[in-house]
Amino acid sequence: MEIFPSIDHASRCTTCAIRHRSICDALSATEILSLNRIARSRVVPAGQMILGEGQARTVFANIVSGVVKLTKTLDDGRQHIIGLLFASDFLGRAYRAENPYFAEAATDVELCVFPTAGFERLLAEHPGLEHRLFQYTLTELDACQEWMLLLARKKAEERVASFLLMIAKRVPNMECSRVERRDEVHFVLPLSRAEISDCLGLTIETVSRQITRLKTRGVIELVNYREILIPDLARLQEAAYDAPAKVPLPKARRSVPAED
Amino acid sequence: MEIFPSIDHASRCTTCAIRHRSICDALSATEILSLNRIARSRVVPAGQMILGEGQARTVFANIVSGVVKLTKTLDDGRQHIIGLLFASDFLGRAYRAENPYFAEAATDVELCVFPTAGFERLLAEHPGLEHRLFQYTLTELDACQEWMLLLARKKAEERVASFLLMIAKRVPNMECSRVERRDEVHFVLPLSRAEISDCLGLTIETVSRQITRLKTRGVIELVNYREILIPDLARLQEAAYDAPAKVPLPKARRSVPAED
DNA sequence: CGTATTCTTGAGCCCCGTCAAAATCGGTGG
DNA sequence: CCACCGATTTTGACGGGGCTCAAGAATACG
Repeated sequence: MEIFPSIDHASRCTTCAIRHRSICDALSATEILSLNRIARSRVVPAGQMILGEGQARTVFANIVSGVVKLTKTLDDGRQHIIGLLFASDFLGRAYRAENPYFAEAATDVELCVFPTAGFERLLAEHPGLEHRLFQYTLTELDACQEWMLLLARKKAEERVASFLLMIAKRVPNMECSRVERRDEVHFVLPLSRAEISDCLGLTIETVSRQITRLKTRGVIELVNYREILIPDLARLQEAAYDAPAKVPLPKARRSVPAED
Repeated sequence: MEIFPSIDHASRCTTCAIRHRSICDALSATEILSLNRIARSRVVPAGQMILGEGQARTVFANIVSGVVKLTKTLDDGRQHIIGLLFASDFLGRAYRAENPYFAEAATDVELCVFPTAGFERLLAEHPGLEHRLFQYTLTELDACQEWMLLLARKKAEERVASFLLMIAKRVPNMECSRVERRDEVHFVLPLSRAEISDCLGLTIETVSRQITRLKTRGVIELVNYREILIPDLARLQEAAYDAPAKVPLPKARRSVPAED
């Protein structure tokens, strides 16, 4: 694992694109300086492994740009993407002897890498940093539990719509997309169909069919395989069955078949 | 929400059954005393709601005994149990304005309850407590991500076996079960079939059929609907597809790159 | 322009969901 | 102790959503 020498301690953080969205946000000027001193920039090409499942932790990192996928695999090859990391997200499981997942660059990725020992020392010395990481972990847990509901109970079309919605919300922060009109979103998918199916617990073919279905119904438009235009976010949200949970329902515990 | 007056500050924690497994474990004698001062015991009968989804947080608590289920629900009634809490587990999402889930007693439950404001003050004053809670949250996240793989990729029988395995590992800490011989486990299910199906993303009928199947194959024995005997944990583990790599089957579609 | 990869589309099937009914359990009262 | 009743669980029959297998189109790449 090659580490590039850091070049400019003084300015790197001040010009950092994710400075105020990452875990660094909560740090004071002096804390930032400490962190900066051990940080190294690193660029990882799409498809390359960053961390191996079960291997000893080698590194922590902020995602500066690009998308990282975290996967878990069953022995027979069945696998699942348990999480996606976007710009400003944090990679690495503090306080664990080994990684519980496999981390791989889904697109070309820029990382701000912190060596294990140094980062954990900082964590111990600066309570503010640990607190921020705790906050971030809670957000991760929220997202994970939300996704469980999708995997357990949503239909294929709802899953695909939910996925596109999630991407639409997170990717526009990057340069490859922009909001062009209110409620109209345009972005480039960071994942292949195979990877999407591994996010959703479906097969490639089902994902493809559901995307076609959404296209046919006019909920989305495909510029090309990877590029998607969403004319009306509300309609996609509807297809995702993402409506906010209302008041506790009347004891209807068994699934009620969806109407319309 | 009725709060019982605390009776014996001095002795409660020293006689607490979960004293050394809960988040209290990491606390010093003086910290324990502070926590103890605001703690209240509370007993919740099976089926009663403890925390409402989306409602303002009212309370944090240690589970002293019993099982608590955490559920999320879609508007049309589809629901999922995103987590189970057993003795020594912690209930409540610190730093969040509202609860992201419903918490309900699955069995009769004994809680050690901490009022919101008091607990958060302690959290701020005693870094050790926050650190411990962070550790606990990381464990929760691990479990959640593991469960996602189950929901996304395991077959019905594997799911049910995995569930029984999980219960077998956690429930024996309670008085309602005991290890009788090496690899033989006997326990009482804390959940109904309906609740199990909501854990696994299946239907009641499928859960029932798979349990029957496991029984027919001799992997488990049913004393009655709720009471289960596992003659050989290894066989159940096998059925759960929880085992370490045997024969990596024909290169799956997207294989894990890079084994070093 | 040719080849490899990715994506789409089609046909058939199977696992699991749905609907329905029977069996078992737990509790209650005679 | 037993009869009865509601709730839970099991079992059966059947259908459909999504998986599998297999081409065929579109795209990327040299």
